[in-house]
Amino acid sequence: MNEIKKDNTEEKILNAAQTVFIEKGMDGARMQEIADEAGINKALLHYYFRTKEKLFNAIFKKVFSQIFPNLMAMVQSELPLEEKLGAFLETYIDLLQRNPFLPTFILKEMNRNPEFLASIIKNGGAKPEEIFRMFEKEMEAGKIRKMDPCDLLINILGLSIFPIAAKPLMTIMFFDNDKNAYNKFIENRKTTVKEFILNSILIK
Amino acid sequence: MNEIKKDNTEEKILNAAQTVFIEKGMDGARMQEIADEAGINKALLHYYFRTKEKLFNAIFKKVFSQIFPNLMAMVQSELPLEEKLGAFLETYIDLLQRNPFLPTFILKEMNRNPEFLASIIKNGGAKPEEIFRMFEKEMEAGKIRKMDPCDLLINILGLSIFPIAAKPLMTIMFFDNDKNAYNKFIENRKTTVKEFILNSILIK
DNA sequence: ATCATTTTTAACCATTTGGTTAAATTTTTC
DNA sequence: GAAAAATTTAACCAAATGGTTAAAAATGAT
Repeated sequence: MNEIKKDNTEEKILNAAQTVFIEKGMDGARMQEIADEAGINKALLHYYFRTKEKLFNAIFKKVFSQIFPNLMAMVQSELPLEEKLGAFLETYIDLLQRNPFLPTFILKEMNRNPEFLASIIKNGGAKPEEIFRMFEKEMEAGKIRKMDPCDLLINILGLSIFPIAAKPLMTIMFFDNDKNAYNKFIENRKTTVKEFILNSILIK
Repeated sequence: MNEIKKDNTEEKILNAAQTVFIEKGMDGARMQEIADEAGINKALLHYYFRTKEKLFNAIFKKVFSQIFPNLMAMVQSELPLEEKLGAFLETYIDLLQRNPFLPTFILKEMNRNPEFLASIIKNGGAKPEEIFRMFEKEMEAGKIRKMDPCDLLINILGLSIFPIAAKPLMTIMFFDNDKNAYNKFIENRKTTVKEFILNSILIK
């Protein structure tokens, strides 16, 4: 058996499926389009992944497992809070900017099938309690204001994710369809969001 | 001609279509489901709105025109900034909580057809410059920190919208599937988000 | 060279779905 | 009550789409 070739084709399929599914969603994606994107034909696509649903589930799982670990590694580092936040925003906003369809994809599909989402999360190593405890330590140390750590986490995520998800609206409304201006805006947010958050929570 | 009945049926269709489209999106929605939801049959549905696309466009336009004016009215009031922000968050988060599928719907569909979105915005009376000028006045008056007013607006929207869009994920990850706990969390955000923002921007 | 595996080709099937049609029925209007 | 409009019924159509199949061709391993 040719494992190199097999892996190669499977990988090509997974990459193509990821591209198409993330952009079009489960309902909007077409198996033919995925096959085209992978440079193969539909028969071979079904030969590797029997059904659209199986393929989609594989992608959904893959995407999630790519995102969470990096996020957790950052939290567990021993950097001071300011730098931890800066590093997180830097890499996370960067990731989103390179994958602008990712937020909407996840938001849409988590609504379509919350049970499947739940099963992935339980199995994936996402530990929100760890993040909460980290925040709480900083509060007890008098470094940041006391607040619901869940609020704080959601605020950080919302400030990072929303402007990427709203890209088309923003580009039209605020930047007169100038994509460069939009990209520069997002680029700047790596620092302005950090300042915005720290101004709010830091105790001086 | 029976205008009362006509209006009534048309309204029933529009409401049904809004419900189904917002929950399932353009791709996921089925004309039969919309007809069922409206309590009529498919033939009559096509009799009022010839195609799915026409119906969808009507809904998309309707939804947008329902959201923006309220938002603008709040901005133009003469309240001091703190109260203006409080009132906005109160009514806006409330609106979103009652329509939890709205954020994902808009985010998804703005990606599917940005041109149509653009045409709606141009015709609808959304004037972001007015909001920006309001922020800039407060900055010049030394009331709030100097920052990009576009950043500030996006921050406010992101903090309001994201936790609603991420409802299924949050309910599972942070509240162990307890929907009441999630709702209480959102309810609280009407004040915690206000504090979070004011702490960041207000000059004391 | 041979055998197994992978890939292509291309036709095909069943289902779903948006949309139509035409006749019958009900409701409104006058 | 008659004409007009609204609504239902039910069958139908065409296109798109997920999925299958079987045979041929290409590729790789030994």
